[in-house]
Amino acid sequence: MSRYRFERAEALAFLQSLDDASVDAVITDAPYSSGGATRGDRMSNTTLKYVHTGTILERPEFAGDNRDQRAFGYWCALWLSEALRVARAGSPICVFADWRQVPTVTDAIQAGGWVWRGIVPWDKGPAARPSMGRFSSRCEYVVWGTSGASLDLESVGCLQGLVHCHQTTDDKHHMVGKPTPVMQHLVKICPPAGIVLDPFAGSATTGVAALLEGRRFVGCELTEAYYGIGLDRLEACAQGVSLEAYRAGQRPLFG
Amino acid sequence: MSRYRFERAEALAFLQSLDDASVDAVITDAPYSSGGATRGDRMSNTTLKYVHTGTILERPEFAGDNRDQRAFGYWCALWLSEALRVARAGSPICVFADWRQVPTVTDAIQAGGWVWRGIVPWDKGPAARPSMGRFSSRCEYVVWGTSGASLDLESVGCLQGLVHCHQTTDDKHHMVGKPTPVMQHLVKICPPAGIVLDPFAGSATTGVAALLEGRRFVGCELTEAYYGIGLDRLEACAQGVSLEAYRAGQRPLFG
DNA sequence: TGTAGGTATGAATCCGACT
DNA sequence: AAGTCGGATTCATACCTAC
Repeated sequence: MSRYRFERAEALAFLQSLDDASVDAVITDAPYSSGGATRGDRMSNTTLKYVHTGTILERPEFAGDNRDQRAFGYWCALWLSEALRVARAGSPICVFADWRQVPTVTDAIQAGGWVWRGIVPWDKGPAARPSMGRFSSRCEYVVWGTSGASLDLESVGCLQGLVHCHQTTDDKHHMVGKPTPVMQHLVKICPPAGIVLDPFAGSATTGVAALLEGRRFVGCELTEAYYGIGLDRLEACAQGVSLEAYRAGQRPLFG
Repeated sequence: MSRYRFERAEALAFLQSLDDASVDAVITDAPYSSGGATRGDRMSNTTLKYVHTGTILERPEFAGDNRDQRAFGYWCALWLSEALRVARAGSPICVFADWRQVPTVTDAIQAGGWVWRGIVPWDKGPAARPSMGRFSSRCEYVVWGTSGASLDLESVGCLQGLVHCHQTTDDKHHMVGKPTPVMQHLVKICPPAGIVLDPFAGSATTGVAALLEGRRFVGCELTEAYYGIGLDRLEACAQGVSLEAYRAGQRPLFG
């Protein structure tokens, strides 16, 4: 039996298709809808917004990154509340946010019925986005909580509330993808052999991390290109081979 | 002329006594009113609230740490709005918060008329308060912003948006005091030779850091015991001697 | 002065017992 | 019942003591 299940689907619809209390942790990186101050900025070509000037990395656009602040909060509360139903009582949840979205996400997570338990900064290192006369934005944040007040996490040790890891292009399969070591750290909050859910899986880094740490994975991704990359990465990981080796194996050797 | 001014006063009253546009930065650590889910926990003896059970740390209590969430936000907006008047246009502001108060402080800073510009985590190191099955609370947070939209910070270089510093016993003069190196880093956001304001000065670590970094200082503290400690530290720093040496000099050698 | 080993500590949180 | 109280728990590091 496969240790993962990955589908091409819209997040809310996918969540609705899952049974009550059928997963042990939710770990995800929902589209931030951050960046531009004006609606025009947010609606503009999303592909270019995230790439460093001068280096055009060809990555597919991704959907759902153009909501305003209020709509973003409302939409988060919607899927978070559906995720609560799907999660076993006592399950932990981790949601990424940049500094601008932290208050909205902490509100939304609570509006969705989860108990907010803290913030885990992800430190991207000193190189990240220096700018004159201000504090650099070198951190992103993981807002975390649990389903219900009582913790069911005795099986899990004490985890550090800060992750250091700078992003290498090597490990970057999605435009705003998170490094695998960061996800491996977060995944440890899920009880061993438990099921990790990621309804915004992208290139499935959460899933790869879950498999590497001995957890199982359930997730979905809407954008076709990312879904394809994610599927390859998951299968390569499940077979214990590199992505390149796996893909080479998929191609007919003698065309 | 003295490079600092430190008074025993209540914060809001002190702020009201200051002239418009008379300081160049606001850097402060207001009482969090956090820690404790119930009103009783928050209202309980502050001396015991923050220390390990069974060990009594001999430090004076401090005032104003018992507001509920809503009152805390309202009160912050009040003094923040008064601080905005006192700050020159373009001045930066830094306010400490623990994870629980971050959203309230980001709201309050904006309600007070400031432009919110980011979050700077202070990492206390891996030793901080572990507990089973959770991410440790090893960070506190500095919410920062500016007076008005246009930054007037060209005189200041690029500052790191994360501070690592473990609290040492030597450098801890207040029950919840911040390490001097942390404050030295923050104080650099103030233009050189500018005036740093701290209306919740406690043992005046902000002031000491300001002097060490070549800035001037204006502040107040309500609790008498901390006011006394702060005054000694500032004067010792201004004279370029250690706190112990300064205090020894104050005592008559032959009683 | 240096190293090794024991102890104390932390802006905490949980849970059962009690009012 | 909902709210409150108090004891027990967690571990990496700093600090202290002994050699």
